[in-house]
Amino acid sequence: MEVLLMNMADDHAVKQEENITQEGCSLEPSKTDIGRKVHKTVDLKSSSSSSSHDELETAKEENERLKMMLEQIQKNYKSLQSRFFEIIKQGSAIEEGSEEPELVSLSLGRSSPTGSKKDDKKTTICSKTEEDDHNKSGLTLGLDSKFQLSTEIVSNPSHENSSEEPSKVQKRPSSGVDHEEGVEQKSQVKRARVSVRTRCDAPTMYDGCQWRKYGQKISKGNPCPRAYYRCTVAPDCPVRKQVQRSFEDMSILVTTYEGSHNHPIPVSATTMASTTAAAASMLLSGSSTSQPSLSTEINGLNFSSSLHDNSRLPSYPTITLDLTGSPSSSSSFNYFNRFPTNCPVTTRFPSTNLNFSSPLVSNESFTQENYFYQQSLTDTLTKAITSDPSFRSLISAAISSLVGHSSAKHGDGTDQKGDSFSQNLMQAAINSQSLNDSSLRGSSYFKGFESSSSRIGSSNQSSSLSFSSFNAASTLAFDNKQGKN
DNA sequence: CGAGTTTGACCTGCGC
DNA sequence: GCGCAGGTCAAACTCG
Repeated sequence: MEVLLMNMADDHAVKQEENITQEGCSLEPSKTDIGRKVHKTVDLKSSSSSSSHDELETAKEENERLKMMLEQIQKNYKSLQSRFFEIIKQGSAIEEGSEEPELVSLSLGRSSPTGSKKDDKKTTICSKTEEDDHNKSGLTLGLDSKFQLSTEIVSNPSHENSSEEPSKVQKRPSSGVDHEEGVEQKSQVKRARVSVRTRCDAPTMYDGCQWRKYGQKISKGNPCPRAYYRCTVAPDCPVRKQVQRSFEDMSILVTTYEGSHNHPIPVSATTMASTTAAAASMLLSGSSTSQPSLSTEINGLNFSSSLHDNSRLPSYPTITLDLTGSPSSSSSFNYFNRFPTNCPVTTRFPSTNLNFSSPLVSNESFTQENYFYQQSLTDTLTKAITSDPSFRSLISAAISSLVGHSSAKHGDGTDQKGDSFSQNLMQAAINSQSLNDSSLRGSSYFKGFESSSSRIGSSNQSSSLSFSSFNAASTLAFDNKQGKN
């Protein structure tokens, strides 16, 4: 949140003085800039032999002016901050009156305690304190809520013994004595998978985590072997992934994630984890509402799900994130990836297909039409965010990575529009969050943003508008171990 | 020598 | 109950 407020303060400063906007999204842009100029003055003083008295006077005046601007910015920042907390307070007050039925929880990288419905409130409080710890360590992107996310449940320490190995849960079903209530629902939730389709020539997609291959199978209907990987970052990490090339298009790699990391995850893996977790939450919320199918098109953002009645396949809910680009927009820029494709999505069970392709947004020069398109998109997204909690979760995860990118882009002054877009989206998320979520969740939510953006913000990535940063990760050097294959 | 990969055997769930 | 297919195990193997 602080990042956002600083951005807003920064925008305000732009109107006052253009000189001060060089640092963009950095936490203390104006101060940094001023500090640099103060330094400049000191240098001028020390090298008095080469600098004239007039220059010294000019620099002093400039310093005075900058100091005043800094004060003004701090003033604006504080006023905006107080306004924000006021809004959050109002939102929580509204929520106390009417309890939100569907709340999205996204706790990544670390586990958070989950309990029965009775303990929901306690759980939320606990996760707040844990969230603080997580944020201190800078390893967690947290989106809090009561909605039980699959990955969160799997990573729950209290359930660790029983759900550590999803496959073993399947192999040795509970005797029915313990946790009988809700076991069925939980098992389905635990088995929720997120399948990611990417166009990749490498054996596996780089996602920031360390994986160990433990098996390989040739599945029916696809000559390409399916490889099974375990996360090796922590010895008892329950996360597994399956990697298989698409039979229709060998260049497409289908990576299916299952479970959630019960350990701090690398920064480069945070975005993938958040994206898959958010997608899983969307899937699960969709399935929980017994919706047979979902199809949403939001100005080119296609969010669709469908039920595939393949009785032969295991009944695991799977959400598919098609990061290869949709058939209808094969030449378009993809939010998640820049690789086009024409491949259909193969799914299992109740599967959800998220296509983040946009036919209009490109990483080319930004036209005014595109700007208006983004404004329109923002409006539509705002409506979608406020009306659909699961979609809100998904967007939240996406924005968190987007903010990280845009903050990095400010350094060279490029992609200002993309940043404004992200701010608009963020603002939409804020509005919906402040209205629908408690202040508790809102705070941890934005702490997640803060930690995420502050960490990613230091990097300098491409100038394109990306909905996720893990595509940047995929372009980085390939995982050493996987590269050996 | 330790970590990771390969690969055949085994287990489990599901449909017939 | 049988067969099929997905998923996992673990010994053997490879590599740095």
